[in-house]
Parts: sequence; C-alpha cells; structure tokens
Amino acid sequence: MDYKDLANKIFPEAKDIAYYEEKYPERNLKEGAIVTRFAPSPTGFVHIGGLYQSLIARKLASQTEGVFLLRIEDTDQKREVENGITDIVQSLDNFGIEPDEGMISETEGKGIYGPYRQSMRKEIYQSYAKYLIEQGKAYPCFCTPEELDEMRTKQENAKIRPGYYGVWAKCRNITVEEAIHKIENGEKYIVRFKSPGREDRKIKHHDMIKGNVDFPENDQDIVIIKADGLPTYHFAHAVDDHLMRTTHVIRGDEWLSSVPLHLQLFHELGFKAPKYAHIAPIMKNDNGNKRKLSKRKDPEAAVSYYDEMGIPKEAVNEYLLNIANSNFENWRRANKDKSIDEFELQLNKMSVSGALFDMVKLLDVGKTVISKFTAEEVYENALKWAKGYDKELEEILQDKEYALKIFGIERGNKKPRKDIAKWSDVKENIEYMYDDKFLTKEQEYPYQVINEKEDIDKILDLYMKNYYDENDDKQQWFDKIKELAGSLGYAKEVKEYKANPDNYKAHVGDVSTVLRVALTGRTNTPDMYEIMQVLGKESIEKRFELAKKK
RNA sequence: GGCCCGUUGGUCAAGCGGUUAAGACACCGCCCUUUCACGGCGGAGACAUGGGUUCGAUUCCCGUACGGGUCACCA
Repeated sequence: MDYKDLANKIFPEAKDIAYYEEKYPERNLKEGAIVTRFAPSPTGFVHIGGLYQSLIARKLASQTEGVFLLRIEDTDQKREVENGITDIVQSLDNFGIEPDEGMISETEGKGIYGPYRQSMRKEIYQSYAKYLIEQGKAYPCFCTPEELDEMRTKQENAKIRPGYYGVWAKCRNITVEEAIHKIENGEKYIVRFKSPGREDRKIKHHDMIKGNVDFPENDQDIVIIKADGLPTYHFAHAVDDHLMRTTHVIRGDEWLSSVPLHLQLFHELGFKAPKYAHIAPIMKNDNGNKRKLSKRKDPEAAVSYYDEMGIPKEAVNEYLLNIANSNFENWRRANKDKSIDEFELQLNKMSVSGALFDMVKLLDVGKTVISKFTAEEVYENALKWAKGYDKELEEILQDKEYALKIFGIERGNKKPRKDIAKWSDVKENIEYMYDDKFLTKEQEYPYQVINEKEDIDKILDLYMKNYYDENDDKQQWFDKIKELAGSLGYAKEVKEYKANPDNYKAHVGDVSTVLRVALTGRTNTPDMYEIMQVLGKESIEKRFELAKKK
C-alpha cells in the first residue's frame, strides 16, 4: 500500500486537480494588469480596516485594468452570522466599492472563477489535499485536541518552541498501513501538511509594502483540512488565490508572519506564489498605548458608524487614501475637482507601521468634501441620511425649495462655506431658518456688547421702519445698517471706533450683532444679507417682534 | 518568552550621507470693507537613546528602551 491508497481512502470522491486547473485557466489580461481580492469572514461586522484594504485592492486593480474580487471566507461555521455576506456586499457598495467578481448575495456570485464562497468549495480543497497526500506531502493526524493541549503545555514548561513539528509531529511518520487501519477503525483525524522546512534556515521575502523581510523557514505541520472537512485559512488561501489567479494578495499585516508557510504551501502545491502586500492596521490611542481599532471597544471601528454619523462616503474614502499615500493630499490640492479614481495609488508609498485614526482630520476632510457639493447634492444627501437616522430633520426637509435656498447660502463660489462636516450637523445648522421651529420655541438671545433692552428695541424698530427694504442689493443693505448705526450714535466703521473708542458707545458690528441675534438667536451665522433674503420681510418682522417681547 | 517589524512636532507624514528638517490637520496671533465659517499672512512645536562607520549622520551598522504583529482543527 502506498500514499495513493491512503489518499483514496481519505478522499475517495475527490476529482483530479487537473480538472480544476483546466476549469480555472490563467486570466487573459492586459500586460501589467493585477488581480486583487478582498476576502473577509461574514461575521456581521465590517471593520474600517477591511474597507481600507478593499479600497486599496479595488484601486490597484482599476488602475491596471485588472480584476478585483470579493471572496467570502466562511470556513469557520462557529463565527458565522446571518446575512453576513449581504452586510459585506452592502457596506462595500455604500462606499462605492464594486467588485468585478465575487459574491453578490448570500448565495449568488458573479464571475467564472467561483464559487466565491469557501464553504461552497469544499470538494476543491479536498482534491488538492488528496493530491498532497498522494505525494506524501500531507498526512492524516489522529492526535486529539487534548493530546495537543498536553503537548503544548509540555513544550511551554520546557521553554521550547511550541507547535507540531519535528519530533513533536507524532503522526507524521505513521505508516500508510497504520493510518488506513486507524481510519477503518473509525478513529477521528484531520489532515496536516508535511512541512519540508527547517527552522534554522532563512527565507527571503520581498513584500510590496514592508520591503525585504527575512524569516526562518516554516517547519510546522499545520492543519490543512479540519475535522469538519473544511480547509484552514492557510490552505484555502493557497488553493483559492491560485485558482482565482490572484496576482497580488493585499491583506492585513497580521498575516505577515505566516508568509513563510504560505510560500511553502504554494511551492509544494506546485503553484506560482502571488506577490504580497501587507497593510499596517489603523490604530487608536488608548491611554497612551497604540492599539488596533477594536471591534468591541471602538464604535468607529465599524463602517456602519460612519453611515450613522452621516460622514459622507467621499470623506471616508479620501481620508483613507490620505493614510494610504501621504502624497494624496498634495494631489488633491492640485486637482481639486478630480475624482479620486484618477489618483494613482502606489503600494511602495504606504506606511510600514500603523497610523493613528484621526477623527478630527476625517471631519476636516468631510467639511471640504461637502463644501464642494451643490445645494442640490447637500439636500439629497442630508435627506437620505435623515430618512435613516433623524425623523425630525426629514420632516424639516420636506419643503425642498426652501431647503435649497438655505443650502445655497454662500455656496457655489470660490470660497464656499465649510460649516457642515457630516450630515448629522445639518439640523443644527438650518433649524433656526424655519419659522415654525424658531417662532414656537423658547429662544435665548445672547446679545453681546449692546444688551440693554431699550437700545435693542430701538435698533430693531428703527431698522424696520426706516431702513429695511427687501429689494436692496447687498451694498445698499450694508450702507443702511451703517446709517442706522450712525443715527444712534454708534461708529459707522469699526476702524473708526477702534481709533477713538471713547467717542462711541459701540460700532456698526455691534449693531449688526443685535440684528443677527434677534433674527436667529445666535451670534454666529452665515452671511446675514443672504439670510434675510431667504427669510423674507414677513418672517423678519415676526422675529423682531418676538425678540422685543423678551 | 521565541520570531518578525517599527520609532521625524499633539496627529498624519516628506526626507534615501551635507536641507534654514517640506506639507496637511489641530493650536496661537494678525488681516480679510459687521459675526462665524472660508481664505491670506505669520508663529510655536520633531529626527527615542547609547555606541560606532564617515570630513560629515535624521539618513548606514550594532546595542538599549519603547511600541506593534505573530506563535489554534479562528480568520
């Protein structure tokens, strides 16, 4: 009896690997085109780091006219969550990332290199496992989890390197006869890779991001097929990325240390190894310690958080690109109106170590992104967000025409306003422009320099009676406020006031503040002329009356 | 603990043996015919540390400290 008999005993049904090699041929792509993938587990949680990786993988594929695919790694049934795949597909879509191939729902995929869900590829892995067994490069292991635990403890106590290797690899040298005998006796087993590596030898690896990294060879006989018949990550990675003809594996750098194993697997399987790019994780400062953004502790680790906060997807993408390639910022400044698709991402410009997540900066990007939106775009986005997260805002936005006027204030010029960083800022920013909100609510009036009721009432009355004309242009409007100020003994120019502060009670700016506060209940607003234009005479009168009652 | 990797202002970061050590966010000041935001100008603020190598090290080498990753029938 030989390895072939053993292989047949274990995987009697498995097809010859030639079948798959033929079924999934080399891709016929343009020279230089690269094939990338995002391969998450459907755990019901899409991490910002996952988005980051897929953004990079997507861009790289697009830039080279290659292929970006979405593969679902669901070989661990314990962690699986209902609708996990839909979540992932949706999340990517929310951020404008569309795979060329891969899963598009819980059960369906698109593309001819599928299935793109590992649990549906069981027989493929088994064929390759069978192939390895036939060659004597893999073997069944009958050690129980308890035995393995015991072994580990022994190793730890003896302070030697833990693991299943060398003399510790008990089942490695079991004869074919014995193995078949055990199997026939119904003994439980898994399949291990027979590593040809030696720990005292080094291998050289060139990573597209990390650069040259030397490792000891792998000598661990890792599990390739688990008790449930499904492959482990490592084995599935080798088989899938080979069969899907992935050229560049872009993944988190927690995988860097398994590169020696992966390279070995590719080699023993007779596959050409892909290039690797290991991305540093996005970190967070936690009491002076840097650590990865954590699913459990940090709400901002979930991509759903950005949706809830109403941070525009463009802002998140730009921020992420910023972390990826720091020259993105310069490119953006030089190409203000271009789509990020035109930015050429370079892997070798990526940071080797993880960047701290900076919400302040993200919000700043958000402000800039939104400032470039048209009033219509602001409206649509704000409404869309409101529908999901803020019923009151949705209600307010029903009058589209009016909302558009508000969003149009100081927008569309060379120096547009930057007061909205995220859609959840909108309500606060526009609420006071609505009479049915403003006039019915108990208002605070934070008057500043001029705060005597008598003076305030005089300013409001006089302004309405003698100066305000809704047909005035901005200059006329402005001049009139100066005149009003002058007639009441305030300085008409701020500079004049500053030059001779003793000659005046206050200046035109202070008078304006009275009008602004009476009108809006705030000291800070966008341009008051435009506000008055939008409000209209009737509303202005009502607001002044209300202010006088205070 | 073993093995890998990293360390430039508060944060993201340029830099590749000779630089006044860029830029962005945040911060401070001034200016921008009246606020705020925007914009403009200016300011403060950094090469973890000790040894080498070199005429010269932020840049190269070694050690130390600190930080990160990894050592599963999880990915």
